[in-house]
Amino acid sequence: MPDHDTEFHLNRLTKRRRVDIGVKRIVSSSASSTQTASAIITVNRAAFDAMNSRQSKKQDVLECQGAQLGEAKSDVLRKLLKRGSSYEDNMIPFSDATIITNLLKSNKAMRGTGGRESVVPRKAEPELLQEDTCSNSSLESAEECLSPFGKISLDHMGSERINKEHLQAKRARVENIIRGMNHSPNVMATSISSGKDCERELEGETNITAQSFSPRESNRENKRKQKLPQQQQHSFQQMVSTHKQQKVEERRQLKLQLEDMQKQLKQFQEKFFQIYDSTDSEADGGNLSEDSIRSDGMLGDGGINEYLIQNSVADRSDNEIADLDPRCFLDEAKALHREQVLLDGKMAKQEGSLRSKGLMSMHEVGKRLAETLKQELNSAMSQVVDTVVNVFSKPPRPPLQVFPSLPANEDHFVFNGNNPNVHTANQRLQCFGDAVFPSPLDSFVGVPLSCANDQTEALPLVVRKSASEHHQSSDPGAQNGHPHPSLHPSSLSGNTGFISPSFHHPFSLPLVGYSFQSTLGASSTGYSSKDSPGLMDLSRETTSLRTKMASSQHLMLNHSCSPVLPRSTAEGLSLIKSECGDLHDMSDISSYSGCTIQEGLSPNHLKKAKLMFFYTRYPSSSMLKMYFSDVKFNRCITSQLIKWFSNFREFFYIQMEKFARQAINNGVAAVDDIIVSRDSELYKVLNMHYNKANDFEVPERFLEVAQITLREFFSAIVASRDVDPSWKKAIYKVICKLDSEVPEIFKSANYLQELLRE
DNA sequence: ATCAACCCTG
DNA sequence: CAGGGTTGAT
Repeated sequence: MPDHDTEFHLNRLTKRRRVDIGVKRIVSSSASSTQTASAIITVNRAAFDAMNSRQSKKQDVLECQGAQLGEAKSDVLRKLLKRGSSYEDNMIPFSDATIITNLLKSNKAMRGTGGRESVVPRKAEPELLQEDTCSNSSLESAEECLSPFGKISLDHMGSERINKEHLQAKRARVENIIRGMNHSPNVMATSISSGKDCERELEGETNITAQSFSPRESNRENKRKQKLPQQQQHSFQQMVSTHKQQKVEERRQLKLQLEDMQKQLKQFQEKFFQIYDSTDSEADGGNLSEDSIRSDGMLGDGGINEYLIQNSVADRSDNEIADLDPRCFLDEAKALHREQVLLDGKMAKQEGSLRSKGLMSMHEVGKRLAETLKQELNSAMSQVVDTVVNVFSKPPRPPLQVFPSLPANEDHFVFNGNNPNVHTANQRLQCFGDAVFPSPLDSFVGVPLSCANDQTEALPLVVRKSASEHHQSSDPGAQNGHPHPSLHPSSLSGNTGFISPSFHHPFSLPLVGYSFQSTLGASSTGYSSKDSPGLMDLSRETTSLRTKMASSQHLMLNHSCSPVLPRSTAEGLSLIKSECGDLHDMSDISSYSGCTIQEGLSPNHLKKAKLMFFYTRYPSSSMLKMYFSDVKFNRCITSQLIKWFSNFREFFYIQMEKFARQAINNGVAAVDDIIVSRDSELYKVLNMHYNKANDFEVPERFLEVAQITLREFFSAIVASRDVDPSWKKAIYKVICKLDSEVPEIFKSANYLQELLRE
């Protein structure tokens, strides 16, 4: 509504023509603000629900206010007004003021209390009186109401302007009236207490509007009331500053409200746990029934309560866990787990007792409580773990110092088995999340991961090129912190499962890959905490991650095949590919889902692509799909294949340029002297690259293409066209037209098997 | 903004 | 061969 005011006054003179358009917009905005108000009150109400029943009266007050704000304003009051439709349409932008005005008038009429004129601001303009006359005479439309002005033959614009001014003045007056009513002892009593008042108010609908204003709102209105009657004399800046003040005040009030709610929630939680302790110890269950009463009330609005509980847990975790010493985190986690187990036991007990008493509704309540508790504990757990992760990612403290008393196995709990409830990051990485943990990898349980060195070497998921260049003293925490949340495989599977000794297994897999990779590729992990503040942003560079995961998968497979560690990443990868490439065709390995290479593209596919390059240098993606029909295509696969061919071309053209220059250096003068045959060195190089095993007869056409390309390069270099940085592009343009049909046999899924059998 | 291609690097 | 950066086309 302040927005409305501002906008209204800002645009009053300049936007007249858009009134019709603006109507809906303003209506919607006011509706949304009403929704916000009622939402706040609903939350507030839920908070009170969560408290004991003694506070139900407050709740009623709030409920009344919520209802008043949400519905009474818009619906009930409108019904009271009995306006004609055209009038309503005109009034919609100013519905609040207008409705209130009209309501107050009718209210006054019903009460028979006069003296409104005394409340009207002294600056009331003649229009006000005019308007009052109109309204009181129950005229059906604004047009009719304004007809007295129309007698002065106003055009449409003029009438609109008057209408606005008129409404403005009316609004100001109404707010003064409201203020006056708020100052009356009756309203004060209403605002500070009791359900009775509220009920009484509900009986008399006409009272609702005035009293539906909370003290906060009345404060706001008080501030405004003095300005609005004179607003036409105020400058725009005053308007803005007033608006800001209102906002600030509003914010402050909301903050206070929120704090209050948080306090209440904490109280509620304490009571909640107390209740469970007492129910556990008490045999007669008298307390239990009381609990159930509370619980019924509490769970009456289950969704909101759950939300609140989760929030409260988050708050508690933020406040408390942040202050804990890191070495306490594990204890905290254990305690939480014990708590949960205990509570589960209690739930079971309670269920039994409930059954014995035939209180099935309480049984259901218990179930819901159990669910809520589980949620709460899970979230608390995640908070603990997140904090642990954060702690580790900040100070360069060796893990073994953090948990000096713990055996290495338990470090795994911290680093690996941490959080069964981390979903957010996981969901973002669903693309390869389930591809990360293939089943047949039990052999990795025993790999030397558990030692601190490996953990220190573990790389974050996004291994940047610069990592090897920085050579900073590696921060052990940073790497440890990163992969965890994203790589958790089976989150939420169980409430107690995350303590089991096997939990570290799935988590360790990606770590293995990255630690290997870092060992192989870069001597230094080189990740400063600045590079990786807190929890990483895992959402980006998913393609890179996928590829990294693929690489680590290779490494892991290699590791499972043989314990020999390659000396470099490239060597390792190629070795693994040659050794274990066939594994990719096995069903269990190819169960990778998502976008990894393994999902569809095997080394054999690469081989096939290379052979296809003999026929086509620029395959279209549709062609690729046709010829790799055994691959489930997605964006990643397609781009991967395209990248393959791009790399093929790259090599091809590099060789061409090299041999062309070589020919020039060798004194070849004429283009016609350049001939590519199967004896040519160029051919051998190309064949070695694309047909390494020499198990495919290079088509003659490829020789022609190579020769043409070589000649193109030759003549270009001879003509010194290579001074142009993009001189190769012309050549590419020629070569791309030389693609020929790929034999149908390449479309066969197991073409290579057939080929190699021959 | 997105994609493909190129270019360069490792 | 993959990744990153750049460029040009859409």
